Amino acid sequence: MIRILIADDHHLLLDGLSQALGRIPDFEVAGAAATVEALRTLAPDILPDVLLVDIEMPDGSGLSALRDLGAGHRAVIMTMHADDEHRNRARAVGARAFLSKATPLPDVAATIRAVHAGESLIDADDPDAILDRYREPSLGPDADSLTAREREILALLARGISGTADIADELYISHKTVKNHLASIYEKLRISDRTQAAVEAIRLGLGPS
Amino acid sequence: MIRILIADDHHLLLDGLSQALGRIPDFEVAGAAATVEALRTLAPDILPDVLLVDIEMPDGSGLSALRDLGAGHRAVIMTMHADDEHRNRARAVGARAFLSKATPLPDVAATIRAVHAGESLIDADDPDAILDRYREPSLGPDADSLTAREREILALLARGISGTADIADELYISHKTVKNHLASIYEKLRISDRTQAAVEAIRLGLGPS
DNA sequence: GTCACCATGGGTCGGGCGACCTATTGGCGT
DNA sequence: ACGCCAATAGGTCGCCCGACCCATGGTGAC
Repeated sequence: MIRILIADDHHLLLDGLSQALGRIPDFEVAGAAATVEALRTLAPDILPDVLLVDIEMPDGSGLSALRDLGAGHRAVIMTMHADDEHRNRARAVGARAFLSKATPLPDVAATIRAVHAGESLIDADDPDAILDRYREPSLGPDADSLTAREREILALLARGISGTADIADELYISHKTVKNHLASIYEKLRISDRTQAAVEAIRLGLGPS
Repeated sequence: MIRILIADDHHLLLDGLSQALGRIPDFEVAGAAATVEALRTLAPDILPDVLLVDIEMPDGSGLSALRDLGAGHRAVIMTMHADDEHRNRARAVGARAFLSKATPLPDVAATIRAVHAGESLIDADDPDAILDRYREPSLGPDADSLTAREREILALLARGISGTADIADELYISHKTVKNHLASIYEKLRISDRTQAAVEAIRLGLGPS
């Protein structure tokens, strides 16, 4: 679970990005700041794993706040003005990555994972090559031991196909087999019934859409 | 269900906002355009109920696209430069509302609902008064008949509290009462067990966070 | 004041569900 | 060739769940 603090004065982006990143199973948005002031206050308090900060904010620059926070942070800078001037200033305050606001969401997620893992993308020769290594759909840590069939059943639960017979019909297998798969799902996710399984399935991103 | 088309060249905002609005039960993001070109192509195709468009895009102005699309659309303009100059130009192409990108998400949602209902906020005397009328937490149409207690139980289900006894303990009531509430939930939402109820609860926005 | 509705609590009954166990088949790695 | 594991299927058992009844008190509408 990567704990993130987002700072951006545009609420539209701040709120949207918070929800979008929060939906990704291995991310947790630990805080959101709309001002540099809030960033300075929140960061030492919640100690996020990765900072995602905008440069331009009405009450100052996100970069100055980063400098003051010291070298202990792992920060991703995002800005509308993705030029070398800004990039150099970001590098100077110890930022690990530098993104334009035109970057697609999956790339941002991969960047955050890379920075969390200790990579520095801001002066990398081939940033895309690094990003590709962190691009996994990344279900939660609990989910990696699930088999394909088990995920399939979880996906059905997340769609509201809850009866054993309904699941069996959907997959063209015996209802006994469905119950076997469910039992191993319960064990792996440390839960005890299909309602909790449906909740977990949705949380893990196995739901529709 | 309000069908929305979003246009913004900043993918970070486009992706984040799409997911955030899509999570709101009465909204459906029918399309997302990162260019004016895409906006022109998509709008006549998917015929959204409300357009949410940025002014500044690299291949032109969102306003000119709106003008070309004719008067049949209901559009909300969002921009970083929320000055009178831009507001007047937005009004001139028939936009119904004009928002800064610093607007918080709930206000954006309320604005979209207002515009969908036929309101025009761009030259309203007291826009906040109008917004307040569209600010309902707005659960889905199925959910409006649910009582407070029923929603409380749905919220517990969405958190994975699935056993009748667990729910009863949480609410300090008899397990019989829990089953009665569940029965009326099943009837109102036209479902038949608590797993489907948990899925619906999450879809309706009753989940955690 | 009456009526509708909600929250509360209770009872019965049948079927579905979860826990536990065994077993066969097929693929994959070494 | 051997072992491991996923996927398949079957069985039993006890309990929980959902369907269908009923009753009471409180609250708000008209």
